[in-house]
Amino acid sequence: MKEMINSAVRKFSIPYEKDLNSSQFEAVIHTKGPLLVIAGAGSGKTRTLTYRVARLVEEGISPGSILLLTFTRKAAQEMLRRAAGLLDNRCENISGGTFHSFANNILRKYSRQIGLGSGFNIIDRYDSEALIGLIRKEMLSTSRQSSFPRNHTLSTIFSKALNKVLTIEDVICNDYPHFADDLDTIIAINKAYKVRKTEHYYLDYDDLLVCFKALMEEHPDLRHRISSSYEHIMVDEYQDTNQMQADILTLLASANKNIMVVGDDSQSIYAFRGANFINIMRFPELFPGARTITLEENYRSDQPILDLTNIIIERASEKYSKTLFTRRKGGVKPLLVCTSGENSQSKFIIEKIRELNQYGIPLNEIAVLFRAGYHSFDLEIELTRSDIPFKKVGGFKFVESAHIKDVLAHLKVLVNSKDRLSWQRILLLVDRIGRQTANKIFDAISSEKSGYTGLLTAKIKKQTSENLSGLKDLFGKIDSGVMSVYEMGDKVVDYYLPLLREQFDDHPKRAKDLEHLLSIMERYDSLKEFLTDMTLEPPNTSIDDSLSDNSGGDDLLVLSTIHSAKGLEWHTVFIIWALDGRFPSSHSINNPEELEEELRLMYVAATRARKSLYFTYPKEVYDRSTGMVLKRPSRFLDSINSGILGKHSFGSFNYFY
DNA sequence: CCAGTATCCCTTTTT
DNA sequence: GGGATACTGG
Repeated sequence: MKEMINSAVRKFSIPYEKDLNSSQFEAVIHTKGPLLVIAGAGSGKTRTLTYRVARLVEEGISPGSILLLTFTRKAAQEMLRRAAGLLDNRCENISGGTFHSFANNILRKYSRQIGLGSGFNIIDRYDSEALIGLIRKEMLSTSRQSSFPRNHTLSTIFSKALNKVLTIEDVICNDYPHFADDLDTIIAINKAYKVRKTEHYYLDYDDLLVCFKALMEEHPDLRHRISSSYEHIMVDEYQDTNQMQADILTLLASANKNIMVVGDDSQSIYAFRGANFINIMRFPELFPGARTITLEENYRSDQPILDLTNIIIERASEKYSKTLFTRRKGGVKPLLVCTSGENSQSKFIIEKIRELNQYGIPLNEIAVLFRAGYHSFDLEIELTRSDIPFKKVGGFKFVESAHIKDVLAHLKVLVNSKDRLSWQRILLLVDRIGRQTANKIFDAISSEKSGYTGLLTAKIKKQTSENLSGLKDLFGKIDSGVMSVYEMGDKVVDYYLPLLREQFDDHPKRAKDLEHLLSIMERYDSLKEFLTDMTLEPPNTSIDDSLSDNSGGDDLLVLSTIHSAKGLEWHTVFIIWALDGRFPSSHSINNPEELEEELRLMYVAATRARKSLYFTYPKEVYDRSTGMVLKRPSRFLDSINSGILGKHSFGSFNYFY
């Protein structure tokens, strides 16, 4: 009661109205009922969210009852850090994370009520594919194996069906009509996959969402308890949520209806994993009475950059149209540069970076963006040669490399001694053990109540058994004491290093990665938590920046996939491989929807730049997969007149050697 | 039954 | 240019 009177007359400590423009301010003070914010690129979306968090806390809302769902944990942390700086550290206590990590937390909390028993283990895409592979092999005759969709494809189909809340039949008809004949078998494999997961207490990424939704749908009491414990819900990057996530949000907001979603339909770039920007269009239907606010003033880029990006996105047939503008005047025209080859593309970047450096632009204010991880290989070599330090974000991940997965497998069985996929991986590393023997040993292990005694009792050849002695020693050592997460990791790495040297030519580099892994482990008290994080929130750089900051400072050039660059900005941005067939990728050019996603991706990339923007493409490249010679610049840029987009060339164009 | 060799496939983006 | 699968020899 006292609280209510207070809030009516409270003077806020933050000058919201002064710090924000009128649309942002409106979004911040609209704290009752559903709210949709359409936030153009660089329109101060993060600022708005940050101020809104502070505002809610100032209004007296308990931080724990504010839920902030973001795309990455890093984004959530950053926002809370900024809000704390704005107000005070109460803001640090706000609940938040990704949909998946939030689902994980809730499911752990209520695992017993929903029949998940003592717990579950999260499997990543690779484990999931491996499990599907086992089933696929069992169910298909050898002759049928080759014509049947691969593990990876099956996994994609299953995942799409779940995330879009469709049947497998729907997905096959829409996206994979050429597999229509195999439909029955595919469905059977999917069934078996589900059974297998349940048997092993495995949850894959999708299951986290599915189970979370089921929990709330099937247990009204829990739904009520959960949804009423979050008075306010905020969702960032709403354009990249899928149907499943939208359903979950509806359930989560069922008690209070104080839900704010922020997004930009023009920046929807995750349709390939089921995201549907229609969610953003439907929000007002889903939440009647929703207020819609559009943020159109851009605070990031100079006008010449916006002139170009507005033209790029104009071609999209999206529905919420908006035109970004800035009050800033001046600036330089973006440039499209044709280079004589891939290597001269890299050379051009390096020359420009040196130039920018001389003008006083630090390396960390420059980014090179690309469509796919491998597009930067040549550049990485040249940068190393030129002594330009960089960090790469996106593309192949640290935890996805074979040696890291090997070590993690040894740790996973410590938490779940019946983890079949991990055992398979561990055992196959041992000399003279193949699939059959591995299965035999696993059967022995899984028939034991607990622990690894199966390693000793399995009936296998004497020689093979001797090869296992190192592994037995390892688990003997680890099992015996009360060890820290780090110590366990250390023992595993000790055991693994000889195998690493045998297996990989580049073992010194990989050994360094293992060191790095150990240093991450140092931060954890619980092995289970460590493993969950490695699956749900893995470090996505090859060199963890939060740790290696001490060495050489953090003035590093950024190389990043466009997907990983979302939400970030730099003084100067280079977009390489702006070559038709690479960007847009030749995979997408026959599908209007996919092509449009590529267009949005180009838009996202270009809107990262504040002051200068370069697109580069090699003049002529032979594309193996299509057998075509790629020589046109990206169709998204091709026809733009040179008053908006300047044209240059770089390198020597010798046609005769 | 394992391990080494041949062959075919595909080749984006990520929780 | 690599990874997964299929085949063959030991």
